[in-house]
Amino acid sequence: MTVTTLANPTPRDALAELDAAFERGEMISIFGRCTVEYAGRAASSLGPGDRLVILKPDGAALVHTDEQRTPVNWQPPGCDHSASVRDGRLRIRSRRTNPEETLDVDFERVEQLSAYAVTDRSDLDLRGSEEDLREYVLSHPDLIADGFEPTETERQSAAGAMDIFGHDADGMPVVVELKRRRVGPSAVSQLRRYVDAVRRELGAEVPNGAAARDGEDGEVDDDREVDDDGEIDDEAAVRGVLVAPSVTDRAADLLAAEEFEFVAVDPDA
Amino acid sequence: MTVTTLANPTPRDALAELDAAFERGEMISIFGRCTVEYAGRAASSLGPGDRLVILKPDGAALVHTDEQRTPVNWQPPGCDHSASVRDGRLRIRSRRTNPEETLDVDFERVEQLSAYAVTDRSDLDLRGSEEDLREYVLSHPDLIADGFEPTETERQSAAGAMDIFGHDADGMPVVVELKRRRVGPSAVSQLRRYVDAVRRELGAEVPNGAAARDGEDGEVDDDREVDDDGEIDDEAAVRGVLVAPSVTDRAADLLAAEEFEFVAVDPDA
DNA sequence: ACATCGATTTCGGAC
DNA sequence: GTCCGAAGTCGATGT
Repeated sequence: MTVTTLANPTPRDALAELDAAFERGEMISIFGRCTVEYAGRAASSLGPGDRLVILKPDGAALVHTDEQRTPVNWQPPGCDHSASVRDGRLRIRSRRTNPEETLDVDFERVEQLSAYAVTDRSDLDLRGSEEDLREYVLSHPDLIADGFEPTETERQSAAGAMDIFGHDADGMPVVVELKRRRVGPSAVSQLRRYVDAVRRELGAEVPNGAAARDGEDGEVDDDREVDDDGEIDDEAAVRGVLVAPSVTDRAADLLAAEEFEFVAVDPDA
Repeated sequence: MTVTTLANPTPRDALAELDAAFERGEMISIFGRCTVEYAGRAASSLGPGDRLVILKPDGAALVHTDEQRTPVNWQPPGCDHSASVRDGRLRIRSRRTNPEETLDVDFERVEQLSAYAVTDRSDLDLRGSEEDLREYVLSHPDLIADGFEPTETERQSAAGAMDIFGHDADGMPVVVELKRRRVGPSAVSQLRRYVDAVRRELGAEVPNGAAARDGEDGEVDDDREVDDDGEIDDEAAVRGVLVAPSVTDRAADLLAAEEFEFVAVDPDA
């Protein structure tokens, strides 16, 4: 038997079965009328109602109502589940530390309790991630710019790692940010952060070509480059390219303001 | 009876009960050995294994293994669930449009099928959100700066709405970004985006004080302000303040580079 | 319907 | 362990 089920158990019987199921490392579901209290990174209270509670052997806990994909309350994996009977009611407590968080479910009535012996060796095979997009772009570098030569993925900067870094046909540095779906303002901000960091790196070099070889986390000269004719050239020679299926209007405005480029990619490609 | 349960039902019996439960608008759980195929914004395949499938009357579907808080596969609310028997096996299909997405669960064996009649009128009461933090900061404006006067929340700009906008004791504009937890580089980028937008707005005004009353989406003069002594003043007079419990090292570096300020707030306050 | 942004985000990978 | 960013993110709100 891989499923054990109790219908309308007494709190005491439910407790006994729960403890046995914990011991066997099984997945558990409990349906009944309950209240829920949570305290941790935030805090919440949920009044009485019928919910389906799921306890996983890895320490995850889910409280599901009849609506939404997201549980109304939960606890992530790594928690300790325990059950007790208080005032003649079944209580389930799920607790963890770092951060300290507690979830309490108090059952006014348990309609059903089931324990499942689960065996699952299969891994999910997912296609269409950003990594797939990166492979596609790397195998078609001309999409980014004519003669674009990618030299690094996850290139580090003071602002974090950029998706693709390389140089265009003129040897100009190019920072590429990839998004698997339509992008808004935050993607433009992210690209700007990386481009700024690369510009600061390059701007730290003496204009005549002698490089200032500072450590990566060292203080960076905040001076802006000045052209021979004295004009301010505050956009150092680094291109920023956003690659995504499409952009929102606001993101397009921000891209234009930054003089970044946008390359549309078919999400299915 | 608020719970109907079938143990080891035949595919045909499971189908009959499923259709009846759909009709009654009940929440359903099915435990058994199954494979899962998904196609939509991305695509995935999951080989055979024991999983707990939950179908909600609002159209949400969840496929849970014995690990993780997040379902291995799912469908958001608004989908149409249907069941059928194919090759002597129970199949559940959950489908939606915009975007077009399909989830198929094929059961090699159904160990248990339950239908729950749910009544839940309670709403979750959650404390500790960013909105709570905003109220706290607005009632203690001196936290931001001595004599800070907030004038707007959700003030609009070309880059989006900022959390709090106001002026300091010297009448200098202040943009405040709130985060309920420790922040990384992206929060600094977000703040910068808003500060830049406000600077562009103010930079569009003639320095002598006569305002250029352009439409909000109108073209903005990209010139930078120049001090009386001719020095380049590329950081227009707008302060950026990040309010959070703490910041990462990298975020602190970026804040310093932008000359933004950081105000630590106790998450419990 | 779309855009924007918070979330007890969760999750994985790198350091 | 922390940091960082992706996610089929989800979900709420405003337009």
